[in-house]
Amino acid sequence: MKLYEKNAPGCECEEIHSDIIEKKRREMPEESILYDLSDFFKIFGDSTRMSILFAIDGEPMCVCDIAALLGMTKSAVSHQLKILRQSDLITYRKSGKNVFYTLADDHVRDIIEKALEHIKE
Amino acid sequence: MKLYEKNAPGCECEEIHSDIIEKKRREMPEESILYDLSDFFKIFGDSTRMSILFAIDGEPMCVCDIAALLGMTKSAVSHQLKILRQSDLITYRKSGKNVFYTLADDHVRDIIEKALEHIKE
DNA sequence: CAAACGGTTGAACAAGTATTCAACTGTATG
DNA sequence: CATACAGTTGAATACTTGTTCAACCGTTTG
Repeated sequence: MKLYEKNAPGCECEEIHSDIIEKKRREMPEESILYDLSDFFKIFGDSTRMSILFAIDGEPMCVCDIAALLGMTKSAVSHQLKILRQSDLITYRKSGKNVFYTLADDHVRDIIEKALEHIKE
Repeated sequence: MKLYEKNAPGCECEEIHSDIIEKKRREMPEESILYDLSDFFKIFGDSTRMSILFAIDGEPMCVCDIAALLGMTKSAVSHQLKILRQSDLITYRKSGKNVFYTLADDHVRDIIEKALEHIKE
């Protein structure tokens, strides 16, 4: 199904300012970019994942310690770590029985920093 | 319930590296900041809201036109606009029967721009 | 002033998602 | 080599959240 088309299915109302809509239709980004963007932000939109990101910033932490710090089960933490791994936001290093996680790069810090600026207004 | 405390409820495992945990305990931001941050990102974590943000960037649009552009009902769009309004990400101006929405400030653009950089890697 | 229309709202429903639980893998250790 | 422990995983559950539906408000216009 294509987005932005005239008389798109699901819309019950008529265009009021057709000139504006035509202009916007040309300016809108590709549909896939909108999905990629919102999927990316979705990762940060959970307080557990946000806590984990702050926890493993700087010095790496193993799963059990993260769980102890946040007061959660290892299982719950591990599930969220998997999501963060799949998004390439974190990396890990195995050491004996432990797995140490840390941030993948500075990009994550940058984005959270920008968000903090907005919140503190 | 306080986060980060020793032997927090819900955690079934012992601390392994107590020194690291203690250090992190001091460095972690306040609990409320973690919630504010994740709530903020949650707003961007939906493709409908992301589409709306792109649509009303630059030239303001009325609800009906947004609905026509995105192929959605006015109701669905209005519900999402309410969420964006409550987060102070957008502003509106009434004009007769129409309500024109647009971005509140450049902050939104900045954050989306940063995210786009990360995605395009 | 009544009908039409843009927009909002609350409740109901449907879809998505985080946590729990139990079972399992792999590494260390007695 | 058997036990203990760190970590992962899949299914079930509970919670959150986006869309639909119907009713409503306010402005315009015939």
